[in-house]
Amino acid sequence: MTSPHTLADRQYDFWADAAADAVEERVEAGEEIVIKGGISPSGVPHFGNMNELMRGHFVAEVLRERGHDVRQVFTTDDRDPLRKLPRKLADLDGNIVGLGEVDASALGTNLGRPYTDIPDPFGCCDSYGDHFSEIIRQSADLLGIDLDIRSNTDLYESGAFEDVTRHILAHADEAREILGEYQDKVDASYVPFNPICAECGTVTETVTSIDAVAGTVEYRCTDIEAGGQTIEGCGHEGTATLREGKLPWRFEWPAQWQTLDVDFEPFGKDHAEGSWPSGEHIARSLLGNEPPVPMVYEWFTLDGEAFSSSAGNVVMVSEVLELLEPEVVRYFFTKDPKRARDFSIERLDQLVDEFDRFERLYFGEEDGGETETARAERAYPFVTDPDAARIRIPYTFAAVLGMTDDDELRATMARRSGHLPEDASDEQVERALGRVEKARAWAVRTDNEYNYRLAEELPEVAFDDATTNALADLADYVETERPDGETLHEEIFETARDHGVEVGDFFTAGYRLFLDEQQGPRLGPFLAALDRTFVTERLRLRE
RNA sequence: GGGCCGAUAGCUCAGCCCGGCAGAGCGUCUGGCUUUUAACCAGACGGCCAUGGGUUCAAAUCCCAUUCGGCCCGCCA
Repeated sequence: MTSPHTLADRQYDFWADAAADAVEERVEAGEEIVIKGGISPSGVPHFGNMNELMRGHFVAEVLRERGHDVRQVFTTDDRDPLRKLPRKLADLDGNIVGLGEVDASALGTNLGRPYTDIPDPFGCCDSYGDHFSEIIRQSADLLGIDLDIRSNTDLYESGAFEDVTRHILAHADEAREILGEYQDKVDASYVPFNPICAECGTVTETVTSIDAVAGTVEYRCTDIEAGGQTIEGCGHEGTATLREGKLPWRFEWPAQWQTLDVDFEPFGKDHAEGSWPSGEHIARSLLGNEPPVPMVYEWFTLDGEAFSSSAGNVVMVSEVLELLEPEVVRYFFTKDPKRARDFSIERLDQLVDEFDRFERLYFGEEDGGETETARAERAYPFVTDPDAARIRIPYTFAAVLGMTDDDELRATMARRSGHLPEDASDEQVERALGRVEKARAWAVRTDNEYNYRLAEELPEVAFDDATTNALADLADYVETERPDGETLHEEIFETARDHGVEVGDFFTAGYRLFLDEQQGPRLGPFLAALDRTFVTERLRLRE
């Protein structure tokens, strides 16, 4: 069999080049290349699911750069039956809501039915499946991925899967034999087709006879096991066409490859030792079709815990993009797919710093090792359009700027701190400050040490006389001298010493006064950037 | 039980294909900038490369075994 693990074993600056090489070996010159991914819209599509899009996306982009015509297809496996109620759902605006906030009982009565046959619990889309497929589409848009999204249900209903389904059923014995090599429980009664009961709508499992020529099966709606519980069948006996049911996953996947002419498909490690080997075998032996170039990716964890739609440990792309610029998110996916990674919300600053360095390496603004420089030079253009004029404010400092909502004040503080050149254009400034809202959202979400605000009102303070007098002197100095940040910073030290106040205590007094915190940004430049009257009034402890 | 993938500095990760001085960033510490403050500069500390064997002049790298973590071996996807 073709090992889906081998791609990253060869040395490339960017893993997508290895995958692209393998795809080029497979395809005829000039033919359109199809790259696919797919997930079941069973619940909240989370950040970890984005592997299924992003990995294929980078391979597609590399192949396009090499002059190929590439289409990225994404199947929403929406004919799969609902097996278990997820603990959390999400509306189209990116809000995650608990199961209790929607009509859970209306969902519970639909266990066993295809996602596209279940009403949307939010009432905004045609079905449960369409709802979550829509969120996948939104996520792709947010990440700048051009996707041709195909509904599995549509592929069945339109007849697109009919030929391959008929072929599989006409060779049911062979299908059974192949699958039996991979699964123990395949017995003589196994039929690789699950009709949808015409009476209760459940995806059933008991087929009593096949007429491949006519394209129908006879079935009896029996109980099915799902999610550790039993979904009762209604006992109905009927006839279903090949458009009124679905193939079991292990056949459905190769059926998608054949029908959609798939050349490359990335998939999670759960498929690597299960459905990939059987799918490859089915494609070659049963369908006479060359399976796509495979690539396994490792799963991400979220702050150290497994992503889980059903358990509700999720973060959606839309949420992540409130915290990070899209290029940073895309950068995250340029890393080696083989390695399990933690997506740490707590330490997003680290990821952004890493991205900023990656970017500087590309522009030759920083010296790095041979390997990392080569990777940056190769991969960066696939992350974002290179713009040598961009200015990046360090993420944690951007979080500091989030203490105020005043854009002018933010820009002033950034200039005084040296993070914005004086001659930066308005557009450069605006783009640089775009990071502030993200970093601020991060500080608030994690409630870390950057989560502080400019104290609009005078905080409750009690200073000794020396400190009070020193603050008053400082106010006079600011009023009469109008110092710049550095000068003021020096004066703070001078003033503290003149009044016999410990320098550290005096700084703490300043942070208490303006931020209601024990510490904060460099005080001189910070105060110099604020409104002068506001500063002097506050230093004089006036309300 | 059988199979697959992973493990490198406190943290995040390169390096492994094709053996040749143990690396980067961040953090920490020290010093400097007239100055403890989420600024800057310089430097230092930090490693049984999961463990044990083997091959080799030489092993993080190749081979074998083991440990730990994840996954697969469902008429689930």
